[in-house]
Amino acid sequence: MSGDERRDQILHTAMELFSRHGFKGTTTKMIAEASGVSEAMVFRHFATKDELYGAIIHHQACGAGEGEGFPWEQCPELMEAWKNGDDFAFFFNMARMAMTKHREDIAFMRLLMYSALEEHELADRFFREFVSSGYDFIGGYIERRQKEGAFREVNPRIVVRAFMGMLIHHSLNDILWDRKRTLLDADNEEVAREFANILIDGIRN
Amino acid sequence: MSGDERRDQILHTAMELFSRHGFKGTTTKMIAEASGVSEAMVFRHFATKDELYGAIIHHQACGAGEGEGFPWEQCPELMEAWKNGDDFAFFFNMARMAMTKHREDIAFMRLLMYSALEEHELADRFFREFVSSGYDFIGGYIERRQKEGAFREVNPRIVVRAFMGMLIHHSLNDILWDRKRTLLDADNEEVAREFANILIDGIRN
DNA sequence: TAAGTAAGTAAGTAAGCACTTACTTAAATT
DNA sequence: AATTTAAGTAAGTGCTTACTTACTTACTTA
Repeated sequence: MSGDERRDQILHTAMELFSRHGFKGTTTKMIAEASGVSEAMVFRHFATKDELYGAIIHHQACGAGEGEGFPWEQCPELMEAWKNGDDFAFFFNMARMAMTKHREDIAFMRLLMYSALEEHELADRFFREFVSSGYDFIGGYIERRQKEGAFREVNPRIVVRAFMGMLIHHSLNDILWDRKRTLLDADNEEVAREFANILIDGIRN
Repeated sequence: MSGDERRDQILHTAMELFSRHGFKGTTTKMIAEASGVSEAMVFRHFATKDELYGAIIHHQACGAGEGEGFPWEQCPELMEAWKNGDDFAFFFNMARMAMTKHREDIAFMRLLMYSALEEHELADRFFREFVSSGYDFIGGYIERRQKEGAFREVNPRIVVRAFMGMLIHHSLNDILWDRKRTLLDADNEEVAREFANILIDGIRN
C-alpha cells in the first residue's frame, strides 16, 4: 500500500475509534491493530496522537463544514422554498435534510460530542463555522417573514434554538439515548413534517 | 475525618472530576490529590475505580431519579396547571423548572453525556427511570387535552420530543457549545415563555 | 494504662501508555 | 547490477496507570 493510501486508512480507522471511545479511551495500539500495521507506522504518518486527532478534525471540518458549501445550499427544494417564502417546504426540508445528514454521520456526531466534553478544538470550530451559519440562515428567513407579516413578533434566535433543538435532540436520541426507539418510533418523514408544522403554527401571525 | 465523611468527600470529588474529564480521563491519583488524601485511602473506600464510578451512579440515580419523587411532582404551580388544564402555565413551568435544574446540575449533565458516549450504565438507567416518566407525564397531558378538543390530532410522543428537544438543547448550548452565549443571549424566563408559546400554538386546534 | 481499632500514608508492583530505535524487505531508479 | 528510497516491523524506552503492602499515628475502650 502506498504512503498516502495508508495515511488515509489510518486516519479513517482512528476517526472511527475516537468516535467510539473518545480521545483518552483510544490507544495508539488499538489504532495500529485496527489498521493492520505496527504502531511505528502510525507514528511515521502522524508524529503524535494529538497530531492524528488534529488531522481528523481538519479532515472533518473541511469535509463537513464547507468544501462544497453548506448542505442547505446544496438542496434545491430548500432554496426554492426560501425564495418563494414557502414556510412548510422550508422547515420541512430543513428538518429532513438535517436528520438524513445526522443519520449518515453517526461517527462524526459522536466525535463532536466527545470533542465538546473534552474541550478539543473541533467542537468550537464546527460551532463557529457551521452551526452559527445555520443560525444566520434560518434566523434570516424568519426575520424576513416577520417583516412580510407572516410570523409574529418574537426573538428569531429563540425560534431557531427551538427548531434546532427539536432536530438535534431527535437525532441524538436515535444515536445515543434511545437506540431501541422505546420512547418514540416514528419515521423521519413524519417527524420532520410535525416539527415543521409545530414551528410554523407556533410563530404564525 | 470519619470514614463515612471521607467516603462522601471522595465520592463528590470524583464525581466532579469524572464529569469534567470522563472515566478514562480521570486518574485515581487526580481523585486522591483533589480529595487531599493518598491513593491508598481512595482504594480503602472503593475497591476499584469501577466501583467508585458505580457508587457515583447509584448516588446520582437515587438522588436525581427519585428519592423525593420526580421534580415535576415537586412544583405546585405545575401540578395546579396540570389539574386545571392551563396549557401555558403547564408548559412554561415545565420549561422553567427543567432549565433551572439543568443549570444547577452541570456536573451531572456532563457525567450523563459521558456515560451515554462511553455506554456506562448511568445513561441507560437515568433514561429508563427518569426520562421515560417525563415522556409519560407530558405525553399524558397532551393526550388528555387532545380528547378535550384543545389540541389537534398529532402523535403526542412527537410533540414531547419537540418540547424536550427545545429544553435539553438549550441547556446543552449553555453548558457545552455556546458558553459565551454568542448565538443566543436571552434569559431563561423569556426563553421558557417563548418555547411554551411556540409549542401550544403549534398544536392548538 | 495497655490493647485494640480505625484513619492514614510512603513506597512499592505489574501492566499499559505514547513514542523510538535499529533494523528488514521490496520495489524503483541510476 | 548497484544504489537509493520508501513501506514496514520487533523490540525496546521511560513514564503513568490502577492497585497493594507494610507500616505509622491518634483516638477509644476495657
